[in-house]
Amino acid sequence: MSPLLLSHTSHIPLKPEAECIPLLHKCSDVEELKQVHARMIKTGLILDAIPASRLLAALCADSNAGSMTYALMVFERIQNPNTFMWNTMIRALSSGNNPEEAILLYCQMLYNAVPHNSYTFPFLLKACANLPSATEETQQIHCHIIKTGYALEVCTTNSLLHVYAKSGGILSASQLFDSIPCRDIVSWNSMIDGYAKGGKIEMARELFDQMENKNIISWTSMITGYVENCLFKEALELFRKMQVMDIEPDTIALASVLTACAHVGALDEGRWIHTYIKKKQIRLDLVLRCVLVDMYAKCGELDEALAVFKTTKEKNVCMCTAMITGFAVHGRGREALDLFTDMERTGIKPNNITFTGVLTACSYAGMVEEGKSIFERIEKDYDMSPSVEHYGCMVDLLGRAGLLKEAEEMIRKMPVKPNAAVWGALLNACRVHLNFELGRRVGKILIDLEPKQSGRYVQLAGILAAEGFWDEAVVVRNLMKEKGVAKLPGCSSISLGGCVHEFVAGDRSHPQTGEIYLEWNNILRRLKKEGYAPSTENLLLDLEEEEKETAIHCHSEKLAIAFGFIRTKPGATIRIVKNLRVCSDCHIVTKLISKVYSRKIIMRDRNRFHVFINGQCSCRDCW
DNA sequence: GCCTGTGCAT
Repeated sequence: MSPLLLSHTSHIPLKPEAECIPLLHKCSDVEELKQVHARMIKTGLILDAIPASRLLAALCADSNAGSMTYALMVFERIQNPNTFMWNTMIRALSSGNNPEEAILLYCQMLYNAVPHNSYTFPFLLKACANLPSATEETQQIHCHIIKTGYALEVCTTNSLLHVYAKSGGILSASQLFDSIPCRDIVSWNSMIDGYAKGGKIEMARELFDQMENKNIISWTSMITGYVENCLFKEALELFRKMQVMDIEPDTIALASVLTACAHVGALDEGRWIHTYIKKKQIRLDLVLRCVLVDMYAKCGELDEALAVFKTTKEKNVCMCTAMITGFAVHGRGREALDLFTDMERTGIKPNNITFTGVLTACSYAGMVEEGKSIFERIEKDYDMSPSVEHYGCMVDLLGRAGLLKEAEEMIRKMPVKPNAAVWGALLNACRVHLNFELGRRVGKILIDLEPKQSGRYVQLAGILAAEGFWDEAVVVRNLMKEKGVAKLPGCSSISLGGCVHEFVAGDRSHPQTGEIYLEWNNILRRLKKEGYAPSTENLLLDLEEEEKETAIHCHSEKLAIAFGFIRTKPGATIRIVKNLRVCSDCHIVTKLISKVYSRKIIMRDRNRFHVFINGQCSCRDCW
């Protein structure tokens, strides 16, 4: 018997209620609650509605903690449970692992003709919100709400609005929104969130701008909406506006903004937020720590990511995964694997994303055997089936290592249909290992699969050109034009003094453009003296008529580096973020610059980091 | 008679 109860069983209580109710609050697990339950049966207290409700509520406190079965059993044995008790059960089931059970229980409640009260629908609708698809159920409940007259209650209507907005029924949501007589700030916020999550970001902004009284949730919903729609700059802009208006961000708002920083590589801004958190003594909860780790890692500051990670006592999957992914994109495979082992030892169960991180780490670090072994363990030790992403990682891992046959075999044996990412990994391997035959085949598959993706045409044309099949390369390029696919411009940014400067190839829009080109020519002269000869591997693509000025010596990363040279002191680290992969010529040039000028250059491309020091790159020339 | 609705992570 639990020590908690021992002291209470040795004497006969005078008032069972005075004894049991405070005890319920002291119980720390189901076993103790069961003992109090036993006591309540013995004393007859279980027949009182209030103590019985309290017991149910205690058992339901954490619906995922495993006491729900017992709670349901207790509930079933209560004769004529009141509305409060039904509500308690519905609420717990709604946020449990099987929300549909809440709906079933509600049906029983109807069958037993138990009256609703104003809490019933908000609890019940939470179940719909937590179900991936409960459109019909939601509509039926909507009818009940109207019939029972609860449509006039703002909490109930807002719950309904939230479900429609969250599950993609944005039209129903907006109709409902327009019809609510008692709309309040929650209605507006749910609507903004619904529009944003449904990809209608302009509609969200329109509502947001119309709102007279915004609260922190309105601002956060809008910022998060921008992040989810990959409009990171807009997210940061809105955050700045928030500050101008003296609106204090809370933990959730900051987490959202930090995510935006991570995506664009805005280290200064991210660091500023970290300082702000410390200054304002905002509690660093696990989510905030997790996004800080992610932000620092994605902004190239792996040591700072590690510092936040190490000072976190209670870690969870997300936290560990963020760190593992951080190690991965920095090419530090060994440390990623060690952390994974640590996770297993401490009983933190990895998930899909964790495995993607670990496999990526193995791939980028060339750890083929380790990667294979982890991949096998997904099924064997974790009873999970590898996802398309995991297969993509494996194809990348094998392909990078030059095992093209094995990579192709992997795709052939996949139980799930390979997607563009999987084929893309193989195509990249063909580029790295100069396998033109396979490259040509895979390139065509990819173009069929994703005819709107410019990168695929560019990559295939690049491979063909590198082998000297110029005519074929031009055909591919023309095909892209015929299909009206615009080439996604390569864009590099450098963040200096809290301001992000962006460059595209051949860019002349920067106010200091004259100086930038002058500086670049100086650098180029110096590099040529050191024996640099431009690599023409990717040149073809950029020498077509209208793109003449985008010849490789004007690639965006070079302009960004030149600008970095103008604006930083000699020897200072330069950080560049690029939206595409680095081209091989830029990679050679940057290595040389790092040596000739003794500069550390940290370049984040769309997949990973390249840290250039003294003529070497952390990617070991394989990316 | 105790319990309602909206925003954040890998």
